Amino acid sequence: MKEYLVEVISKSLDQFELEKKPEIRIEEPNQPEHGDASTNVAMMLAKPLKNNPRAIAQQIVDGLEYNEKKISAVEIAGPGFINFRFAEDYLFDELAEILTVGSEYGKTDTNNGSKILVEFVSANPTGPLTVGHGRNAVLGDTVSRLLEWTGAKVEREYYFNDAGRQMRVLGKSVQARYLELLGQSDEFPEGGYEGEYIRDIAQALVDELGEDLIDAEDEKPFKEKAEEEIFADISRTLDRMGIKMDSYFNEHSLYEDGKIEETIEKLRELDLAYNKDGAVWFKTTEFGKDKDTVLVKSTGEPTYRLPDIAYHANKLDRGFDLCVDVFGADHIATYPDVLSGIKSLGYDPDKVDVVVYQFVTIVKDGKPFKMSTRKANFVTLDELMDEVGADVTRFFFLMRSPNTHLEFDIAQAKEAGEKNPVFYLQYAHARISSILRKVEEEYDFSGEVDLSKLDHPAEITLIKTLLKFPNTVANAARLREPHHVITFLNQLASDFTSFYHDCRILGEDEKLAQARMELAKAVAQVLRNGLSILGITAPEQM
RNA sequence: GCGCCCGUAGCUCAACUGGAUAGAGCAACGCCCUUCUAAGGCGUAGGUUACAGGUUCGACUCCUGUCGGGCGUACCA
Repeated sequence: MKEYLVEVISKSLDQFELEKKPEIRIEEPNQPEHGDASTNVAMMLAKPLKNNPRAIAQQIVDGLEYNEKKISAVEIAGPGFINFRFAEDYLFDELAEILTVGSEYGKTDTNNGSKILVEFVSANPTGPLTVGHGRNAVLGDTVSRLLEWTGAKVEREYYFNDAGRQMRVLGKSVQARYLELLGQSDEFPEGGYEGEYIRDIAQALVDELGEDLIDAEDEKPFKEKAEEEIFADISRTLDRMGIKMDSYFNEHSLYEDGKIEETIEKLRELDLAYNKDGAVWFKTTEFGKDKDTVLVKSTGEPTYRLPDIAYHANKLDRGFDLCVDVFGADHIATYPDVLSGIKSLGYDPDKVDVVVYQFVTIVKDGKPFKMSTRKANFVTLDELMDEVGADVTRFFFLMRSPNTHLEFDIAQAKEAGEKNPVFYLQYAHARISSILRKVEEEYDFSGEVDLSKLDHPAEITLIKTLLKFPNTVANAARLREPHHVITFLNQLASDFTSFYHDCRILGEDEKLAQARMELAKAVAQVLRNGLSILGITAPEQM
């Protein structure tokens, strides 16, 4: 409909001699009195045409040629808005379309055929995923789903590094617990990982290998076991949340295939990297920073920026049209350097898109608390899901805009249980399912559906809301903000409930019942589609 | 000090990126279950959108400044 309106208005604008046509934007007014769609072009033209907006609006309206099966009325209002009202025939046609298209309804083709890599979670395997990782995981997965709904082929990737200092500390921690279990030693490394899961991993080693590792030279076998166990644990947790990674990318491979060296050599050739104080520096001052940045420490070990640049080059080499990175506000400072880096190397920085989300403040026992994996001071995602389930967990992370701070009150999430807003959506779906079951028993419909039987205000409102779904999804995908889908679904569920109270199906005459049943089916379908984008189940019964 | 994000109802947050009368959910109060699921509905109350200026037909949204919070600003990731 939007495209249609733009086309019609654009034609009418031909009557003016414009150097440049303004962008025609179609909006959905807040007030129903203002119609179903609205444009402000007349006001935009006031200045260039040196005329008052209402007069221009009148000229535009006079020049409009539109299909009355689609538009029933055009009005000029306020300072110069042009408001359109949709014809009922159009609404019914679109409603029928929802039922025809079914689970595909809401898909668009704005990213059709493009290959997109979404990198998220990317936590190093030092411990179980915590509630702190939850926002990243759920946001990344849902943005992936949204992109898929716009026609993209999405690959989900987990980037990690098992070669760093923290991983060695992890190995040593397991080693210490192992020796402790065998009564060999009760020393524990300073700054080691104190979590109970370390002991579990050590116990597994004892069960498998007995005392074979008592004389191990270093922490390597312990580190390897820990990595294996922890990754298995992480992927179980992700799986529980409905997240399936397509690939795991080990930072270490960038060293093995020489990409790190290659990157730094290229930057040197470009005169963007130089040696100083035993370290290798990246001339970030060339890109407007007030300081240069270290790429390789004087110890010979690269900082994370260098592999990050090499990694992004690698992604683009793999032929992705777009790489989306999901990370928390603490990484905000690094990505300009990465963009500068890949740009210098000849890649298009517009192909890298960063989704930054603000931190989750965990509130426990009424006050905020800081989590530390090392000190085993955390709430895991598994514990949270044990308490409230995967649906509520996903919903909690998605209901807010990514760039607002999210307060996650553990107690509230647990207590929320049945009162949680996610249940409102699921309940609406379950209720429709129940009604449909009853309708099937009571009626034996024959003949064609006559949707024009739907003329109650609650029915019309409901249809109009349904029709906003595709645009909502496209918008959410473009902005990488899943919460728009939730806002929409709340509206839909609310409009359905109004319909449910005002318009019965059972007991009405056959034609009306049939039409209403179709409407209810369409609502259930769109609820399912929306919930599936969010990765939340749509139960038939509750 | 500098950079990024944020400040909206008592609380947690929306507001289609500049549109018309700023909306939901909790919490509070008052009603509504012999009728398709009351995990629901209807109603009341709650706001100078942190503050002060500016831009324009029009500002929660953009600009400047102030105040407050978060995160960066490392040869940590």
